[in-house]
Amino acid sequence: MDCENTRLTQQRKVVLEELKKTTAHPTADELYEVVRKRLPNISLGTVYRNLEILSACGEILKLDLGEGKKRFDARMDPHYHLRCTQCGRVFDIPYVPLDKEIEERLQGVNHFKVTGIQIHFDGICEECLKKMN
Amino acid sequence: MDCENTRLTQQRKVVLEELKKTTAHPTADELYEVVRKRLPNISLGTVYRNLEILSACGEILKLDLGEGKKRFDARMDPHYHLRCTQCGRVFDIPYVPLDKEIEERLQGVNHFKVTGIQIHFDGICEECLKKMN
DNA sequence: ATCGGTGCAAAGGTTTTGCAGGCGG
DNA sequence: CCGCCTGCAAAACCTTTGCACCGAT
Repeated sequence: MDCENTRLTQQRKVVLEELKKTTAHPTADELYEVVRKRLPNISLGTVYRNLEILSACGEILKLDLGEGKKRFDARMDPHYHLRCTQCGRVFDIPYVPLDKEIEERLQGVNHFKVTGIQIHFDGICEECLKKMN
Repeated sequence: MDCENTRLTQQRKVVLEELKKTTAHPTADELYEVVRKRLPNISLGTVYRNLEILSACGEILKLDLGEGKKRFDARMDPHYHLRCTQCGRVFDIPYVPLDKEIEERLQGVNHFKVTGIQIHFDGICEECLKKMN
């Protein structure tokens, strides 16, 4: 997509700002509720369109953790995600260079050109672990 | 879920049989079209219900490769999946024991109890590579 | 005979899109 | 001003579900 001819509208600005403020990995709808406090007339469609453009242009991450809905993340340094199977929240996991290792292991595997590796984790967060005692 | 009290209906039998015949990792709808040739009156809802039960009971795999729809796989030995970003088809990748390695690397990472690791690959299949020359 | 399963159709949840008007560069 | 962007609402998609009947055990 053409990322040069994009305009910095108020809506896009606020969507990006609010996403940068949180580490909760919100869905489009969750972010919409937050953005609406600053821009009461913004529409959900506009939030979707901006999130699509921002992720296509490499300014944010679009996450699919198999929940049937996408999440978004403005943190762009390498890291993984863990989804707590108890409370459903998504947490950041420090990066360990698994990708290089995996690529090495996959060298010469069949006739595919591997261009991307998707990894995420399921688990139980600290808070939920405590509640289970 | 209760996997003891399940009945082997014609519908469930044919859904499982047809899934076992293919390596195409069909979606529910794609499998519905195939099954319909043998059971013309089966409904899409029944296909969904049976795929859900079969995967919950560990007889098949439910795959989410971030396409906005689920795929299903009757192959139950350890292996990975690669989705061709050109043609959209999903291929099997031979298993290399990445999981153990990853678990080791994640030992003591924070305060999470990691219970599952989801990995899949994006890439370009042999056929599409040829077409690109 | 029981009770899990089925077909049908409607509804649910997420995301996309057509359109006319609005505003950023 | 040009043309990207917006709000609104409808529609597109995938999946689930309520209901009355059916059929596997």
